[in-house]
Amino acid sequence: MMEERHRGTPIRPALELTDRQRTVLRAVVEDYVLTAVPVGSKALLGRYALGVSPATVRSAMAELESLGLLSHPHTSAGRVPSDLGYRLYVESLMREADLDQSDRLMIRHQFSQVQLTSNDWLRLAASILAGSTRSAAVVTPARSRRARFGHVQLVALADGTRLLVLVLRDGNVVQRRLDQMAIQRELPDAVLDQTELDLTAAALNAELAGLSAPQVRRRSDKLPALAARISTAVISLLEEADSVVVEDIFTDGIVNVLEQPEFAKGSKLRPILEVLQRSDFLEQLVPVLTRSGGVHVIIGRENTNDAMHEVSLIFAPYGAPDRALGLLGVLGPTRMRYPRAIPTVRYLSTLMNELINIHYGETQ
Amino acid sequence: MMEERHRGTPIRPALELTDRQRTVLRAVVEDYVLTAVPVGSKALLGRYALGVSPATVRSAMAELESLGLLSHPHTSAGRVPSDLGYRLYVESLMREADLDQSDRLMIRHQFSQVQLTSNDWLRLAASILAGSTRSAAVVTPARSRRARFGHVQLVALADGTRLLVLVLRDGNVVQRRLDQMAIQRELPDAVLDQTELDLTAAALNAELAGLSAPQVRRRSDKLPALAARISTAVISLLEEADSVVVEDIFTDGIVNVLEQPEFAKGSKLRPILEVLQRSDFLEQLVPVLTRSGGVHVIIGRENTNDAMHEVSLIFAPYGAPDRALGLLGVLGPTRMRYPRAIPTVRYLSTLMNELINIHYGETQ
DNA sequence: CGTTAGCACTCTCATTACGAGAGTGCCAAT
DNA sequence: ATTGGCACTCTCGTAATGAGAGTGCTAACG
Repeated sequence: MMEERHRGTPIRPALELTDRQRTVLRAVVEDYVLTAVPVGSKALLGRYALGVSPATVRSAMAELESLGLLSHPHTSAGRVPSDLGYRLYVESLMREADLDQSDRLMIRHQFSQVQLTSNDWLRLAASILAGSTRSAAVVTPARSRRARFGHVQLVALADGTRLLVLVLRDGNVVQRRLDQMAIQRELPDAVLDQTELDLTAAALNAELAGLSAPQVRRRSDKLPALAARISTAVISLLEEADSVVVEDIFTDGIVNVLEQPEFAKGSKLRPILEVLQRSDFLEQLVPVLTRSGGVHVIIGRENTNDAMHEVSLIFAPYGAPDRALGLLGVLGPTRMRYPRAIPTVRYLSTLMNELINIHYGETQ
Repeated sequence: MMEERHRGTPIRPALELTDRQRTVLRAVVEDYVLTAVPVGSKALLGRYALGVSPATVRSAMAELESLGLLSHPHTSAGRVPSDLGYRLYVESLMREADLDQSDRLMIRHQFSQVQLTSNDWLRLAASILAGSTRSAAVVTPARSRRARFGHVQLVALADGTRLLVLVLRDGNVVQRRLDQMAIQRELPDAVLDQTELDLTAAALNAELAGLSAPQVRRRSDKLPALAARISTAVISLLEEADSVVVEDIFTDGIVNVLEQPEFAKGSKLRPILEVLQRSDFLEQLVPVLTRSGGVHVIIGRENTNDAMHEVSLIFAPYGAPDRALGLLGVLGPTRMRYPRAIPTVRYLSTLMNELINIHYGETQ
């Protein structure tokens, strides 16, 4: 069961390790994660009293290395876990516990503390993730894969402009000012007072409920002239919502990554920072959105993105597959505290789930 | 005139420099900005044919150093401009030109290119600033110093929830779902259908136009029960808008700073990154919002914030003082290309001004 | 047969030494 | 006032050196 929980790329060879090999691998990973120093046989025994001699550990290490689970920075330096070693560790060696009750309470408390808008939730989630895991955190807003028309309202403002408020079916609200001059030009007869606006909104609501951008486009010729004109704005808003797969991402704790010795010199950090700002790297995670969910771990070179060959991602979706879905998770060096990060990400994803359900109600 | 344009902290002593000193200082600044290497007398002559001998340059440099305009990293290394040296350069030595016509066109083109929402403008502005100056760019949304009630609309959505849409007088739109359960609890008689919502909205609009959060709070007891209840949501939205002085900031090009040799090792970058994410550093610029405007330059230790003692800020406000105001600018090492950055920031601020006026109209 | 002790070997890393290079400051000459 | 000359200083890169840590292998051991 625990072995099945964290699958990323399915590169898991059917490795049969002896108990000793497993123990040594676990010790090496945990020691290296802690110290960031390649770990040698003697140093290992100093910290882990395994009840065997250094020579025995050495031979176990040599075996693990030939299996591709450990590697040598150079001859005669300690061992370092390979990506595969980390994967094995994550999948079957790690002693993973759920988050402490106290941690959970503290996190929940922070969310309850403030009267928050949904953007603030995301910011807070990122901040908590970053702080709790000492890694960089990324949170994307919950969005439908495909934006659908929910409900529209046209409002004549006091200052004379006209506002289109579109509530998407996933509950997000977007709005845009109408370009009155253009409308007047194209439809000289249009009145655009609140009465006509209400009529137009009613027509749009009756015709477009539940439709996606292309569907609205097809339907729009059947609408009355003004409604048809305004539907172009609706289409543009829907398309915008579609295009924004992972646009507004909230990051926090980049500094934490900077602190890690492997990224101490800026040039190492550079590509990551670049990728993090452009957010392309989340694309490889989009399949997660469609699948069942749960925590996903991507380690080092398992990343499709070249810039991320030295970092691990731990991500989970939140929301509901048929409704709005978002992504949250952390990014850090492959030498990451997986047993801490994974439960944290998992807990935050269930928490955000709850929040979203309370906030948006259970409606479909 | 040009001397008057960029004032930050008014630390300008009445320095009378000879022509030669001015020429040498300018050459040192420009060479150092270009090469990042402390510049010596001989090296300077190699690049700037000043028509004098190295010894003469040396004595001029020694004079400039005793005036506090240059400094020595150590005995027998080249000279480096001090913060004061940069300031003098910026205020009276720099040959500043407006941005090239071609640059201006290119920037304008990018803005006209896309159908943009206002957030996208900010993102684009940050990206252009960062790219054009090779520094980190920061852009904040235009906000009123004090949020004022403009116009409210209450909408009953198809899914049964009730939405409060508040248009601020500065033209920004915010919205929030109403907590129906709480309302029903407090006001069991309330009906909350669209008719009643419209009435309530009308009452609110009549009573609250132009008011700030505390004013609304004082006025709310005079409102009908439901309107009064809903005015608490209005207050909370207004207060939120007030509190968010510089919350949603858009940054871009942090990577550019990373590339500068002075920040090559991450530890140098760390405090800056930290400060940049928390955006406190903009607070020292808030006075700019009240004053007349124009480009402001803050160099090195002129920064109130300790973390920024090695960086310069070049910022300008945009918008109109009586309406929404935003900040935009760049952040880089004190060794910055001021003659490039300043016109770029200036141009972008006027451009954003235009955009905001077109977008929000000329209404008050 | 698995485990262990011993040992020769390798590779890194910090320290030290040293010379080249660049730059300064000063002084005397122009 | 400017300049050429010169002694002096400081950094930086390179090379040499030795300590330390770790490995792999082999032979002995229970």
